[in-house]
Amino acid sequence: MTSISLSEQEVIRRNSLLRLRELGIDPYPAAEYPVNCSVSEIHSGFSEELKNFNEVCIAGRLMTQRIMGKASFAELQDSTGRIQLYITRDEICPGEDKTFYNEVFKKLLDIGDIIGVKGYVFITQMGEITVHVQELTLLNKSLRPLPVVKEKDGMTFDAFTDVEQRYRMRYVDLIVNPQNRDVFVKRTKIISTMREMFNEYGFLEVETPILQPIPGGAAARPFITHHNTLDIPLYLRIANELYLKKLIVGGFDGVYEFAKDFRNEGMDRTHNPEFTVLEIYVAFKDYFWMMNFTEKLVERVALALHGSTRVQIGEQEVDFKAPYPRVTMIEAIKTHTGYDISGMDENRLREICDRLGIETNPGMGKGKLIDQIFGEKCEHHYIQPTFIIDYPVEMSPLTKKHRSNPELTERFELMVFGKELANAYSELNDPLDQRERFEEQLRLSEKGDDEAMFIDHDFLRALEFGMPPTSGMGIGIDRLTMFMTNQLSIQDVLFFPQMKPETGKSGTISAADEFSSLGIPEQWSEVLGKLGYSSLARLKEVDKYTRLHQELCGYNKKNKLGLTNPSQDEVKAWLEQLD
RNA sequence: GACUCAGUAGCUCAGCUGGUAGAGCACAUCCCUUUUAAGGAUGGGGUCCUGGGUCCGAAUCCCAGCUGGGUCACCA
Repeated sequence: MTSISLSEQEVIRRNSLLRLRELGIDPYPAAEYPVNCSVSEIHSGFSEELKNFNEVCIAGRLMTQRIMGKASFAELQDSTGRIQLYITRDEICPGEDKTFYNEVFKKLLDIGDIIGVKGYVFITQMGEITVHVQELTLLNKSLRPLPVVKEKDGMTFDAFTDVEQRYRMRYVDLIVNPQNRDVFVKRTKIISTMREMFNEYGFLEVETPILQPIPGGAAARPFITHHNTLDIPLYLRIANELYLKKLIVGGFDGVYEFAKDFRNEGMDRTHNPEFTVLEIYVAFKDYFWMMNFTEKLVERVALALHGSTRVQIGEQEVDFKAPYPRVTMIEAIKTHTGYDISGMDENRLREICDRLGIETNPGMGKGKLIDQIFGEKCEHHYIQPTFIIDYPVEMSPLTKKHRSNPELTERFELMVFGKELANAYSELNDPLDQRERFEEQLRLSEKGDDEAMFIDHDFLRALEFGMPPTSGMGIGIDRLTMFMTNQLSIQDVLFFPQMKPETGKSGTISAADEFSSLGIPEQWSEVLGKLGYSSLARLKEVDKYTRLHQELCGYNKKNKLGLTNPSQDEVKAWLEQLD
């Protein structure tokens, strides 16, 4: 049964598994295990005087074993924490037969196995709260060795830190790096706090299509797929904005959705191809109302997570206490560049960009140029939460024009730590204006702007039926989580960040797979890999099958694999198949 | 996409002015038997990411590739 591609430790664990079965112990029992409390409940509730917790039943992963003679210590980790176990031979083996302690517990159990124990809680001479085990049940045999991380006085030893492995095997990361679990618990808390507030306001949580015939609502490259029955292309949504507004047209006063969006663009520390956005639309409100709402929301999230509005992000302390300053985009640019760009045309703006040393290209319109100046010269200054308001009309095709200046729109972005956290508008509900804006987008895209939006005719039709004045807002949940948990990489707030697929450890594995697909038995395919035949081509270079036969048998003998040697004819047949 | 750093035992890492592959933890065997990151002794375990080159000889030097990190660009 043993495969030579397994490490020594894996082989030992598989052998332990067989031995457990021999002893009549099911390593993967089906029955429910009746846990009656958690590790953290014991830690917080145990009192030596009360002698409570005298019949606990807990389950979790075995994380350390300190084996001595008749008595041993171990640590068990459940979802709430770790606790020490005290195990004595005669207590878990009351009769004559001490096999369960001497062999099963001491030898056949390993770090990483999932066990359940029953017993009572006491405090050891060293002062540690410990479960005195009276009964131990194996619930799952672990076949791969876990990295062993140790800790003492806040110092961590041999931590499992390789980021690639942590992301690819998040399960291992979560087991051995409990501090990383906390980020994900907080992420869920952020979402539930927001949902709680939306529901208090009476807004309706909804779901809208992820597969869309037109990827609208934002400007980004979509993922494309195909529906076989309808025989049409479908896109994974890049936003859900237009669908939510259609629901406002339909008569709902407030709708929101925590949505996964997908964008087929570059990946870096702050971008993952799929990401989560909260979008909310509220009828009869404007962007001023939405600013008040947003700052209350963000403040509430900070309080729910930290009990304080002050949050450490990198080197900075950010205070999420509402209200936040409101700065128009034109003011912001004036403050940080000295230029007042109000009323400037495209050429003047391009001139300013040149003077500021900002690169431009001819495809950039007025809006894009202003956006560029803001992004280069202003954005990074806004560490504390700040609303930047009144964006130029060219860069906001779904936003209502400003009530007192037709060059601008009623739009705000919430900047935190020099980055955009939220984006909101007084929604454009004039169907004719909306149609013109879409057509302007079309012209931009013809001019070479590949970010310009697609036109959604059904959305225009909906607006023609009439949408009440509405304000909408979107928050990047991944980014919010990064801020609230002080993580600098989006990969650290996603359980399973997108990675290039693993291609096997090396050519050997795939070569072995190729060999075995040709009918060479799996074990011998692996031996061939070990012998350096890393591809079919290499194997084809073998001129004498007798020599290959000898190599194989020699390897088997030398490494004590215990395989049955193939006959010379078999080896000859393998090679003949290659031709 | 460009530049840059890294890839060695299950994990963390050393070795890198080329000369037989190392440590700690983990694992195995034995001793000890109420310990606390680690009790003691002994031992097993490696395609040094892959492929090519230089060389008598490459983990080490050179080239190409793969994967990951960082910076920038693109992108909200």
